[in-house]
Amino acid sequence: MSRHCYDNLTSSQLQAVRHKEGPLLVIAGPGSGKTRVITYRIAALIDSGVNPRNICAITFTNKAAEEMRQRTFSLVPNSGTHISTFHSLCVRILRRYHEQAGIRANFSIYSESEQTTCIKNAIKECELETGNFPPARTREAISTLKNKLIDSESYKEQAEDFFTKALAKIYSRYQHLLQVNNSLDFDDLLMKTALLLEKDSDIRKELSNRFRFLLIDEYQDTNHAQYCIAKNLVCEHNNICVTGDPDQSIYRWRGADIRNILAFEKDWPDAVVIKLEENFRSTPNILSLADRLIAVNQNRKPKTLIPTKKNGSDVSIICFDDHNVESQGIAEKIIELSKSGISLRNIAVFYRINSASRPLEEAFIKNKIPYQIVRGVEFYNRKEIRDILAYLKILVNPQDEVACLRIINTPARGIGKSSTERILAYAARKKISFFEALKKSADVSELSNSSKIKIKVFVEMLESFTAAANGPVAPLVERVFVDSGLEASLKKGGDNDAIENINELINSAAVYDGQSQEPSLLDYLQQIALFSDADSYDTAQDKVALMTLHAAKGLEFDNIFIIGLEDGLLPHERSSDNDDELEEERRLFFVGITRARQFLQISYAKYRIFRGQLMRTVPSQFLYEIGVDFGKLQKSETAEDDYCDDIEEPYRIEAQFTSNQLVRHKKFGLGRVKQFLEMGDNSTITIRFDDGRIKTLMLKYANLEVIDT
DNA sequence: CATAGCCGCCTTTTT
DNA sequence: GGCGGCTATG
Repeated sequence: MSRHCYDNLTSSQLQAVRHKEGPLLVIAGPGSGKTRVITYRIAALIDSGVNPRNICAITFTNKAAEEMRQRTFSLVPNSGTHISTFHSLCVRILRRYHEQAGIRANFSIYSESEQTTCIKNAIKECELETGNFPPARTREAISTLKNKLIDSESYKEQAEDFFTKALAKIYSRYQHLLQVNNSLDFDDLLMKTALLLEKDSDIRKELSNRFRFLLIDEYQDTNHAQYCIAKNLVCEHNNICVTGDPDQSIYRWRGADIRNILAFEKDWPDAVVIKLEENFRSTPNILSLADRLIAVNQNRKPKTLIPTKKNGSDVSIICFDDHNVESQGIAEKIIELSKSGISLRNIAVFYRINSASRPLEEAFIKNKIPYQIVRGVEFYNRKEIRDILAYLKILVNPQDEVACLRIINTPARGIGKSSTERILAYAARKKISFFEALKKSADVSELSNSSKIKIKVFVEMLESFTAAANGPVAPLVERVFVDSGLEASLKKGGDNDAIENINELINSAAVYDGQSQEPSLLDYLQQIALFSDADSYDTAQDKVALMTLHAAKGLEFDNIFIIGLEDGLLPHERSSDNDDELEEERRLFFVGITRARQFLQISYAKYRIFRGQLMRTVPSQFLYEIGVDFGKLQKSETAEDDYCDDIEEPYRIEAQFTSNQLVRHKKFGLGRVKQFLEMGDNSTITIRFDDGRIKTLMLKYANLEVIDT
C-alpha cells in the first residue's frame, strides 16, 4: 500500500493511520503518539491517492501546525494540504466568503486589549457603570456566549433579570461597535464561520467537498462553535478523524466542551473508536504518579497508562524555604544536570501563573543559565508594537477607530483630547467614520486653524503610506516607523529596548515576505493577530524552557521541574469553589507530569510572594493525592534540619460518618451527609448543603465540624 | 496641549 | 506590585 515505512508504529496506531473512510475517534493518553497518528494518516491518505488539497488538519496552536507541516512534508509531498488552527482556517473562510458572512474582507482582528477598549465604550454608551460591569469580566461573559453561538439578538430574548438584560444591551452595543470598526474579535472568527456554514448550504457543501478529509488534534479542547464548524465541514462525507484525551482537557474556561469528545460516538454513530493506552514517553515511576493523581477525578472514564519504558530515577518532591530558595535550588540542579552531559534544551520548568517566572529568571541570570520564556510578557502586547501595528491597521482598514485613536497623537503631534473629541462628535453627527471625519476636518468649525493644519499633515502622512502599501510588508513597516516619527520619539526617550522590539517586528515581517507567495499587509496583519508568543518558542536553541502548564500542552522534555505546588496556586484559588474546576486543575497538573520523559522534580515553597507580600503557604492537596509522605519528604540542601517540621498536616477526622448526619463546612455552611466512602486516607464524603449544592469532598481537607443532633 | 506623578483597581490559564 | 486613568502643573 505504501512507499513509507510504518514499521515504527504499533498495530493500534497503524489501524488508525490506515483507516479509510468515515468517522474515526482516537482516544489516546499522553505520550501515546496521537499527533503522530494524524501526521502519518495524512501521509497514508496521500499515498492512497487522495489529493493533498482535499485534506484539512486542525491543530491547537500555530506552533503545532508548523511542526505538523514540516513532519508531513518529510513523509510525503503535500502541497495544498491545509494545516492550521481553527482560527486561521476561519480567517481564510471569512475572507473568501465575506459577502455571504455580511462582513468586509479587510476586517481587523481585535486582540484582548482592543476588545476590552471596545467593551468599555459599549458600557459607557449604554449608560452603565464600569463599576457594576468590570470590562474584563464583561468581555469574558460575552466571549462565553459567542463560544456557545448565542448571538446578541437571541441573548436579548432570553434575558430576564436586570443583570442579564444589561449584559444583553452591552453585548449588542459591542457587536455594533465592532461592525462599525469593521472588526472581528477572536470569538467572532469562530462564531461567524459557524453561523455562515449553518445557514448557507452552498458554501457548506463547497467546503465539505474541498476538504474531503478533516483531521482534528486535541479534540477534547474544542468549544461548541468549533464543534459546529467541524460538523458542517464534514456534512458531505463524514470523513472526520479526531484525536484527544479527556484527561487532558484544560481549556474549559475558554469554552472548551469536554462533551464534544465524550459524545463523539453519539454524533457519529458509525464511528470507529481506537484507544491508544500505551505510553512511549515516560518512565513507569512518572506514569504511576500521574495515574494516582488523575484517578482522584470523579468525572472521568477510568483508563490506565501502560508504560513501555524501563524504570528510571524516582520522582523527587522537594520542599523549599521560599520562592527564591526554590529558584536557586532548581538553578543548581540544572547546572548539575548540565554537567552530567544533558543539554539545556532538554530541560523545562512549568508553573501555574506567568508571574511565577520572575524569581526563576533572576536565579537563572545569576547562575548564567541560558533560558527562554515561552510566552512571558507578550511581544505583541508591548506598547511600541501595538502602536506601530495600529498605523498598519489603519492603512488596511480605515474604519478601525480604535487603531486610529491610538495613534492620532502617538507620538505627540499636538492633536489633543479636545480636538479628537470635536472630530468624534462631528463623525457621529455626519454618520461617517472617524477617519472620514479627519479627512474633512477643514469643515469642522469647532476646530482651531492650527489643529486643522496638524490634522491635515497627519492625514496626508497616512495617505502617503497607503499609496505605498502594496507588496512586501517589511519595507513598509520600516517606512512607517521612521516617517510616523515613532522612531525619533523612541530615540529621544532613549528607549532602546523598544527600538529593538520594532526591529524584531520588521525582521519577522521580512520572514513573512520571504515565505509568502503574494505578501500583503492585510494578510500579514490577520496572521499575526492569531500569533501568540508560544509560537515563537525556538526548540533549536540550547536554552532551558520556562512556561505555564497550559503552554506545556503537546510538548515533552527529558527533564522537567514543576514548581509552586501550593494551595491557591495549584489548584488556583479561583478554581476552589467548584468541583469541576478543581478537576480541571488536577488535569492541568496531570498534563504537566506527563510531559516528562525521564526526570521529574515537583516542588513547593513554604513562603511565597503573593500580591506583593510574603505569605505562608499550605502544600497543595495534589501532593497528598499522589501519596507524598511528608515525614520522609526530601528537603532542599539549603534547608535547616528542622526544615519541614511545621508542615501543616491536613485536618483529620477519626469519626465515621453516617448518612444524613448534620455537619458544618467552613465555606459551604450546614449540610447533611449523603454518602461516606471509607478509603482510609483517601476517604471522600458527599454532602448536600442547605443551599441545595451537592459536593463531594476529600474528607481530610473538608475540615468538617460534626453537629450533634 | 504635554507631562509627571499619584491614586485606585485588578491580579489564571490563551486562540 | 503593576498598570491605566485622572489630575495638577508647566
